[in-house]
Formats: sequence, structure tokens, C-alpha cells
Amino acid sequence: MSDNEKPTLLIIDGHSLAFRAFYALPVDSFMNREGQHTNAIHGFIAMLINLLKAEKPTHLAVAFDISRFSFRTREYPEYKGTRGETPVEFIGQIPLLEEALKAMGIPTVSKEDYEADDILATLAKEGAEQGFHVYVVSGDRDAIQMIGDDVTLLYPNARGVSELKRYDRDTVFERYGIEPHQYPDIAALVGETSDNLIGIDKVGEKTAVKWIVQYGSLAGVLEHADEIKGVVGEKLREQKDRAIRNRKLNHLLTDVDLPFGPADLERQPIDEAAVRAVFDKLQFKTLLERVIKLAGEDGQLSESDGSSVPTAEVEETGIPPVRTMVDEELAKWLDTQSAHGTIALGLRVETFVGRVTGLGIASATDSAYVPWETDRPDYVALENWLASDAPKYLQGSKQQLKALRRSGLDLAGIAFDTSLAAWLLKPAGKADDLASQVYDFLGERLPQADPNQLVPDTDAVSIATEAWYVLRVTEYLAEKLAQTDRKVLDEIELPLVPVLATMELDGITVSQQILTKLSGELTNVSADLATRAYAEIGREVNLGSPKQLQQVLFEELGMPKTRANKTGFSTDAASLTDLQEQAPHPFLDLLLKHRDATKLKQIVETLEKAVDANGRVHTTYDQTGTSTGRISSNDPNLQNIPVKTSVGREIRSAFEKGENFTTLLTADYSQIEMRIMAHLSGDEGLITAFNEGEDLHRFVGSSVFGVEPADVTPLMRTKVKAMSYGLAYGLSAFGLSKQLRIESSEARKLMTDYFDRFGAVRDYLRNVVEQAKVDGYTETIFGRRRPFGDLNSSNRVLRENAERAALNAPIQGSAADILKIAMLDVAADLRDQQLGSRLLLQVHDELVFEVADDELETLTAIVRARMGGAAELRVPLEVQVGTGANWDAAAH
DNA sequence: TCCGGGACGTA
DNA sequence: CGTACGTCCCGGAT
Repeated sequence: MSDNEKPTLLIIDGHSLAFRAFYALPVDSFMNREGQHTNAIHGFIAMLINLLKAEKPTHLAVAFDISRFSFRTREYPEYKGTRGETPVEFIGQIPLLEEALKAMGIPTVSKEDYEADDILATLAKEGAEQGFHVYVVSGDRDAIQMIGDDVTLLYPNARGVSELKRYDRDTVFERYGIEPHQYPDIAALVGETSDNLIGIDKVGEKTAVKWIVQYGSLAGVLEHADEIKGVVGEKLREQKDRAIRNRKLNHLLTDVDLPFGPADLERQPIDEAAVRAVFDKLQFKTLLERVIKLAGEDGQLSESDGSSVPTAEVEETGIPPVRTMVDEELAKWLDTQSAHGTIALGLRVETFVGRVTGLGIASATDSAYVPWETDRPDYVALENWLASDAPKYLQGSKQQLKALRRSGLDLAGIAFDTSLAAWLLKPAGKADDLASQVYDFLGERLPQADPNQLVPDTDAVSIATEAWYVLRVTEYLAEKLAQTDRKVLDEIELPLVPVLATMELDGITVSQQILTKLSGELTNVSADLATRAYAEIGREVNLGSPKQLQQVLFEELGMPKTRANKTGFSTDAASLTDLQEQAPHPFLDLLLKHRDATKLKQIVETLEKAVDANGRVHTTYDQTGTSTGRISSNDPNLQNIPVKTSVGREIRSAFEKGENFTTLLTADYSQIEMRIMAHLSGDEGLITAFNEGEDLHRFVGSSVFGVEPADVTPLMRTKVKAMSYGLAYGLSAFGLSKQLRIESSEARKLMTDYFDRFGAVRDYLRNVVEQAKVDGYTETIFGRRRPFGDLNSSNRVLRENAERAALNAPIQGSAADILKIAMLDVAADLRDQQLGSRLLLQVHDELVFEVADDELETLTAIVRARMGGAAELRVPLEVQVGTGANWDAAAH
């Protein structure tokens, strides 16, 4: 029997969810005419509606604790003793909630002397045995032990209750590295503050997991307690009774005697009259509509289709009514509204807990809601339309494309994205969601509709109405966008969306083994360095606290003051290095090394957490993350993986080729920004340097210092290199002198000599800023604009900051454009030639590929041709290619 | 729990 | 007194 044929049992820990809702929603905004607070009830029911829509359970129940006393408090009176008094506003909400649930036909269950979690555990076990797929909703971590092949836990995120996270065996393994049934063993060792259960001192999650993996269970750990070395071992032996007690208490009973079993919990029709009465008493008007509508959709209510918005609203705003459609009606509607796929429609994908639950599709005059259920045969027309080139307008298309792909659907024909367009118009600051765009651009209010919202504080409009708003925002933005930016949107940004989405979904293999080894080593190294550092100053400080370090360095050790910052004096690496010269002290060196080790340790540990069940790490690229046109990478950031030090390169070596691939291939542009400067400035000297010079910096050095290339010393080369790179950032003589640690007079002379030889570069850089002052924006080679407001500011700091940014923008931005074009061209070749090799990473001037068997030669040729030919400049674009089994080995 | 600042990794 | 990012930790405010 496949999972989607199985009956679904949804069971909820009522108290824990109501309590979360209570803290998530403002108490004062929810009160009925009798002065009864209702925020917890409102939040709970809103969440419940979402769950019913998303999971479509066939059976369900809500379990409640009867009191805060149970067999556990009898055995251990301190159990849950840290919990304060129940807030007075919460009192009275639970009975009302139970009343509302009863009216909705939802069974509630509780039992004297037991906690709700015991009831859930019993029902979960019975349900799984009887062929159900069970969803347990609980905010108690002990519920993890219930998870199994047929039991999924939905757990509210730490951040309030706005999202539920799905935990199955795989996610538990990813998160903790153990099987769900082992979780109570971990918790017993670590302790659980919210239950007032104290664990073994010095034992955190990491240690507990290590032990349990090694010895299999808590019993195994205790058996081998004598073998465990160090302070933790002693603590374990001293305090093992705590773990034993904790384990006894956190074990959930699975044999509670209940008056009914899972099969008796079939969903019942709602009692509409009773629901109206209770909801009226609670003054839940919008929730009432949603409950009635939901019952209608599920066929649990005969009348009221509830699927169209009130006509009054239509007259006020011009929003077309939403029609819910499937099957032939949908097929026909799609064909008509899109005029056989020639007219663009607004599209919006509704998701809940990462799954597609519905689609909103809109034309200017009509909108449709399509509930999404897997395995429906009649979506062929919809699937064809989605996968076709028929134009669609979206907001935030990449995320929705990914959701569709995960649900087995493909999406093509992305013809506009209001997020990308708004970013091109104004590339600074954070990207706006649809509601903000509707407000900012149209001046209308769109009730927030976060698809993952567990407790929406307002009623969302239909996803179909959102799709209609996407069309309207598109209309506004399309008119605002400059011709040049429109071209960038159409030819670069929009086609890049599916390329980035694929890269994100593919991910890259990262070796857990290497990371684990590194993290162990770095932990030891940093602990050792810390101990030695403490010895030097005779006390322990938090080496990660700049404030405490200031105390040590400038007050206790009386060192000379460094560069000032807002909190006192800087303790950054440059300042510490300076100090080491002026007032040598062994502490400084140890501190620097400790910083180094802990930083790398953090990076390794962050990466470890990001590895998925398939051993791959998936970043998210932010296409609207920069003001220059670059893309940024986050969660985790794979664009700042260390490379400069040897330990850094070890981290890089953990990035490996995938199992069915022969090698990784990296390709990067050499000196792309300098080449762009040569192109844009037209400086003959620099152009010659690129066309003839084997070693650019040697060539430039010979010119600046007036010696033969062969006579350029390493020192001269270093100076010229720093000068050249600094140019594109607006480096000053002062900055150059500091970086090279030379006199400012020498730095000034270096700059003068440089510009004597490469005068057109100076003229260009000046001209960029002058032109930007007139135009109010800069422009890249491909027409990407970046507006500047502060170039004529009377505030010198603001103005000069803007000047440097303006000077850099066309250079960094053009380089970004070029790599994006290269990515598109390479991706097109890979697709057209049906190759198995895949583009995995982008790091501003570098691409990383995974090479399929027998494709190395073909891919190398494609990469060289496409990257080298991405732009026609007055200097060649040089591409360096390297291969190897891991990212470090593939570097050249 | 949130937020700014400091520090530091990358191109 | 060098551009563009993201993430971690700390510490003070909430």
C-alpha cells in the first residue's frame, strides 16, 4: 500500500499548541464582548484549518492534559517544576477551545494521571500498526521518540509558532545523527530545562550523541561509564542517577488504556449550527467563514461553496472573483484565458510545510484557484501549461519553481518576476514580498498570506487573488523599468532563475568524515590555545568578547591604544598585529591563532549541520541580494568557504564530486575586473599589458618602475598588484600606504607614477563618477543600472562613500553580468547536448561543475568557449580550468 | 528574544 | 581614508 492510499491520522497535543499560540498572538487584540481572552483559541483553530487543508487527515483527535499533575509528578515532584503560574489570560481558553473543537466534530481526549504526550504516543503506535500514516503535532521535544516510518512529527519552530517543521526518521538523523527512538537517551544525558530535568554536567548534545552512537543506548553508556576519560567521564559516573531518573520520566507510555482506537477517530461532519454559535460567542467572524468553507471543500457540508469572494469587495477593488477549478473546466479556462498560451497569466504557488497545496492563476479579468492533490489524472492541461513556454508572471519565481519541482512539476515560460524587476529598479536594500509591493506600488492593502503561517493574524486573500495582484504589479513595474534594465531582466535575470534553482536543488557532496575530523582537531587546537592564552595573562577571559579583550589589553596589560571604534579600541587582526610590533606579548599571538582556529571551527560546524541525508549541501542563491548585480549565497553561504590558508583548503577538500561522477571541474576568470577596467577605459597601456604580458603585474610593474620586466622585484610586483586591485575600489594613497605598510609619500608617488603610465584609467574612473553625478545612476556594459543618491550630498563622508561605490559599480557589475551570461550559455549547451554534467556552484568569478563519465573533454571545451566568449571586450577573457576529485584538488 | 557592533570568511 | 556580501558571537536592551 503506498503512502497516499493510507488513511491519515492527525493527532495534536492541545495544550502545547494552544500555549504556543497564546504567546504568538497579542493577548489584547483578541477578546470577546464578555472580556474573555481568545488569542490562544484563535491561533489554534487557524493552525488547525491549515493542517486540515494541507494534510487532509481522514482521522483526527486532539489530546489535552487534565492537570499539571500526573504519575510523573508523583514520582518526581520537581518534574516541570520550573514552569511558572499559568498566565491569567490563558485560563479559561482551554474549555472554550474544547467546545469549539466539539462543534467542529473533532474528538478531544484526556485521561487522569497521564499527560497528553502519553495519549499521543499510544495512538501513534496503534495507528502505525493499523496501517495509518500518523502525523503528530506537538511542541514537546520528547515527541521525537514517536517518529517512525509511519509516524511524522510536526514541530513548531523555535521562532514562535509561525511554522511547523516536519520531522521524519531522516530529518531526525540529519539533525541529531541518531534514530528517533534514541532521542530520550540523549535527552536524559543532556537534561531538559523546560521539564526541570537536570542532565549530566558538561554533557551537551554533541557529547551525548557521540556516546549513544558509540555504545548504542543509555544503558550501554552507563555500562561502559568506567571507560570514559576526562572530566566528563567523572561527571557521568558521579551523576548517573540523574540520567536514569530522566530516562524514566521522558519515556512516553504507549499502552495507555483509551476508550477508543485510531479507527474510531474518523473525521465527522461539522455541526454548522453549533459552530456558528460557538464562533459567534468567540467573535471569530473570519475564522467562521474559513471553517465553513473548508467543510464545504471537503464535502462535509452540503450547501455554501464559499469559493467566491463577496461581490461587494469586487465592486470596491476590481478584484475578479475567484473560481475553484479542476479537470476539464480548468483546461478550458486555461486555454481561453491564455489565448492558447500566448497571453501571460499571473501565477502563484501555494505551499504549506514545503509542499504545493494549490495554485492561483489569474488573467486581468478572471482568476482561478486550483487545489493541488498528487495523483490526480486530470491535471494534464495544467501540467502542460506550466511546463510550456506560455508566458507567466510571478513574484519570487525561484522559490515557487523549486516547490513545483519537488512536487514533480516543471515550470517554464517565466516571463516576468516582480521581485527581480523591483530589484533592478532599486537594487539596494531588502527584497519585498508581494504584500509590500502591492502597498508600495499600487497603494492597496493585500492581507499578508505567508503560506507557512501557522497562526495567521489576518485572513489571507486567495492565492488566486494574489496571482491577479502579481499581474497588476507587473504592469506597474514594466512601465517603470528602463529599456536597458528590461533587457537585463529578459536576457539575463529571468533565464537565470531555472539555472539557479537547479543548482540549489542539486547541491554538492560534502564529506562528513573530513568535516568531523577537522572539527575534532580544531576543537582541540582552540582549547589548547585558549588555555595557553589564559596562562599568559593569569586569568580566564572570553576570547570571543572584544569588550573583555579591551579590558585585558588596554587596562591590565597597558598596551598602546589602537584604532578607535564605537565600543572603544579595535582588537581586530590588523590592530593586534600592529600591537605585536609595538608591544610584543605572547598573548597577542595566541589570541590571533585562537581566532583563526575558532573561526574555521565555526565554518566546519555550520557546514556539518547543512549536509543532507544524501551527503549534499544545498545553498540558496539570492538573486536580489546585492546592489551591483552579483548574486549572494546563504544558508549556508558557499561563496566564502576558506581557501587562503592550508586548514582552509582542507575544508575546501571536503567538497567532493558526487557518487556517479568522475570529477569536479572548476573554471574561473583571471583578473576579470582589471580586464573590464582596461576595456571600459580603453587605456592602451593596460590593453597591451593584457594582450602581451604573460604576467600582468610584472608587465605593469616594469612600466611603473621603468625597469625591464625581468628586473621587477617581488616587492615591486606586490606593490603594483595592490595598487591595481585597489583601483577598482577607489583606494586612496592613505589606504595604499596602510595596506603596504609604506610611507604615505611613497604611496602617493606610486599612484602618480602609475597614473602617468595608465592615465586613461584615471580619466575613466573620474569620468564614471562625474557622469553618475549628472545621471543619478551608473550603468554596466550590459545596461544594468545602479542609482546613487548621495553623490551630490553635502555630507562629505556620505558623498565620498557614494563616489567609491559608484566607481566600483560598473566594474563589479559588468563582471557579474559576464559570469551570469556564461552560466546561461553553458547551461544551454549542457541541456541541448543532453549532457549529464552539472553546474553546481557560482563564486563570483568561478563556476564549479560535476563531470559525468566521458564528458570531461566536451565539458572543458564548452566551458572554455562559453566563458571566454560571454562578452566581446577589447582584451581577451582568460579562463583557467582545473579538475580534481574535490574542490581543493580541482583548484589550479 | 531581538538587535547592533565587531570580527572575519570569500570575490 | 577600499568595493560587494553572510554568519557567528557578544552584550545590552527588551
